[in-house]
Amino acid sequence: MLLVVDPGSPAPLFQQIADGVRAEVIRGGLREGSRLPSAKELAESLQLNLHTVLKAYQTLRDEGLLDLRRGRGALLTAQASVLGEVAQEVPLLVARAKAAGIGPAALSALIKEEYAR
Amino acid sequence: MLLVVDPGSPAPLFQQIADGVRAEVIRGGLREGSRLPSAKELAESLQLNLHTVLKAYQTLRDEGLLDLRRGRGALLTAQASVLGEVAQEVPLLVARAKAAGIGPAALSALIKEEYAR
DNA sequence: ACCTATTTGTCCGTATGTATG
DNA sequence: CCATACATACGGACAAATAGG
Repeated sequence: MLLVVDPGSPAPLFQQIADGVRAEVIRGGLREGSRLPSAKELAESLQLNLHTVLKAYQTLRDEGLLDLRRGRGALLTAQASVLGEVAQEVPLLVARAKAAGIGPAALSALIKEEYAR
Repeated sequence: MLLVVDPGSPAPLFQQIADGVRAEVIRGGLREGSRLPSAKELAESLQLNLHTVLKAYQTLRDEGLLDLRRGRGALLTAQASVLGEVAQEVPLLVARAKAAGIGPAALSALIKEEYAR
């Protein structure tokens, strides 16, 4: 799996990892049941601390994309499989919003409201 | 605020803290805008590590109950205010479920399914 | 049934960064 | 400018669950 982090980026390292995994899921490189490298392995290959990778994994777990189990590792969930499908609809919506002069914050607010109701 | 943790309990310390705050919210002792003690303060008074308290606070933030801001502290959100109201409806539902022979796992599954759809 | 290695979970400690007041 | 307080990252240690021999 292609995963790189930029220590100079303003984005937190753990978030860069989570973003990378999410992107890979959307790209189709990771499906339900796919297994991520162990946190220790990934930490070593990225030259990061174990905890930083664990936090990234736990973030993805909180999003419902990862199933973490001691001794077993990190497996992508069924929800991860459909993330890609949902993601395909995003560009069209964003394009329309932009064309209508709706900014990212406003669109996010709309989405947030829709979730709330 | 009354908050105690039991190091001998199987429940993680950070979760005990989060549970305690949630209980205090439901009890009515904490409302929207209420300010929790700083993580450092609480950690010292409970004789725990700063990170343990921070993790508890971040858990509550993820639940939408807490608003964490650097330099400002931890403030209860509007959502915290309504948690108490929702919580009042729980005992009745649980009582009915128990009377009907429905176990906790089954009821949780029903709730989970309802959220999913 | 037992043991061992693996892997995540939690907790502690320390340091530094960054936004707030 | 300074103190406060959360955010991130690193490090180490031990526990608990899992898998495999």
